[in-house]
Amino acid sequence: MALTRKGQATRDRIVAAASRLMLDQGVARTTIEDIQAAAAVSPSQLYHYFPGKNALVLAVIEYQSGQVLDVQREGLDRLDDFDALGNWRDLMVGILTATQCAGGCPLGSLASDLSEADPVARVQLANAFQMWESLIEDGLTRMQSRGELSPSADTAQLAVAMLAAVQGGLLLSQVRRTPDPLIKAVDTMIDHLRTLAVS
Amino acid sequence: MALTRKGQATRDRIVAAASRLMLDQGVARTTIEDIQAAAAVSPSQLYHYFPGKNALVLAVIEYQSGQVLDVQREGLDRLDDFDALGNWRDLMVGILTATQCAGGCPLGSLASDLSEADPVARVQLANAFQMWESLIEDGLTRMQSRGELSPSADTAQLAVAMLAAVQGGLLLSQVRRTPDPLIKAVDTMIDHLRTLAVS
DNA sequence: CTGTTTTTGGAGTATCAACTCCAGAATCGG
DNA sequence: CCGATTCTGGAGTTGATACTCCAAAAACAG
Repeated sequence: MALTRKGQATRDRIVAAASRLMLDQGVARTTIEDIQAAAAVSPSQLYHYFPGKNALVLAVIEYQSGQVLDVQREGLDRLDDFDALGNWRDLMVGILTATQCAGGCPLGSLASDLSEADPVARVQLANAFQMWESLIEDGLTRMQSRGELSPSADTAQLAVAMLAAVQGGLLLSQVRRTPDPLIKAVDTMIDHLRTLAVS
Repeated sequence: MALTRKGQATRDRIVAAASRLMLDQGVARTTIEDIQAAAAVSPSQLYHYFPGKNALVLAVIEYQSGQVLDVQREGLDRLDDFDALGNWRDLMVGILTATQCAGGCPLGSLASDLSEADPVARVQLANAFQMWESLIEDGLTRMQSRGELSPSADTAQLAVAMLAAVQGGLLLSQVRRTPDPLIKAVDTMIDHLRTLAVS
């Protein structure tokens, strides 16, 4: 018996609360007490499920990676033409405006926060970004094999550049509190892909 | 008498030490005591120059903005053709590799760290990014008026997209510990500009 | 049911971090 | 030089924070 149903629910509640708090205050500013209050658990509960704050941080990364990748799969799984690309853009812009541009990208924020402070977290985040990048690259490759993109287009490079545009755009949007930078960054990348379209 | 020469030197030492520490540990993880040790000052000295940690953070933003913008001006002031653009790229890649891809962009890191935690800091960082963006846009406009770029190119949008590519590229490079993402992101934007060149 | 394991409540501790205070040393303007 | 101001050293205070402990309640397997 590893975790009873109730135990699993409590653990989930802790991770979800921690994720929300760490996303909009930063990891270091989020105290165990904050999390206890938000998840409505006692200290002993929290330490029953996690040996310490560090382990909780890793669980949060896993949770946020899942959330982000689920949304991205939704937008990228069937990507095979420019229309679908536009829908993916709209999906991200919609999420951003829904939150008034606060918080930025969950993975990007965690990455910036933890890359230097926690090497294990850094690697785990690198893996999540790698999966995200693969989703983009796979979509571009599908477009390419469908004849939407030139066979000479370097889909691997374009995927990295697109992911960078998204991350940079989200960061600037977070700082400026307007979706404008994300829109312009992604649209510019889409413009570039259009120059690589088979005419 | 506002600050004696010695006083100015001490203040500078504090800001420089705080900047270094906050860049590679994050603001919240950097304690006043860390800064005292790194700058070799006593608590009373630190609080003589700054009312509290918050004020010190603002001074750090100002300092890092100056550092970054100085470097960017060096690379962008005389930007007027594709060669100069390549040199700018090399300049940034050189700085990144010199630090083994650790730390990321000082402004980007601070922005991600402070955007939600400190509204005043957020605005100050937004201003710094605005200046950076203007440097890029001015360069692109110069290229345009020299006939290197098509008159129909939207230099304002391209400048935002380029800045986003740099920020996103630096973030990914920081997470992956290789300059590859920055290189690919910026090179892709330069490729795009070439498609807008007057042929 | 029943013995075993998991889950929970809540009080308690040790450490750390931000900040204060004040007296003495160095520096400055004239 | 000298009076006024700025600068410095270091001990001390207050509150927060991560984490511990243990006994009781709940859930589970057979």
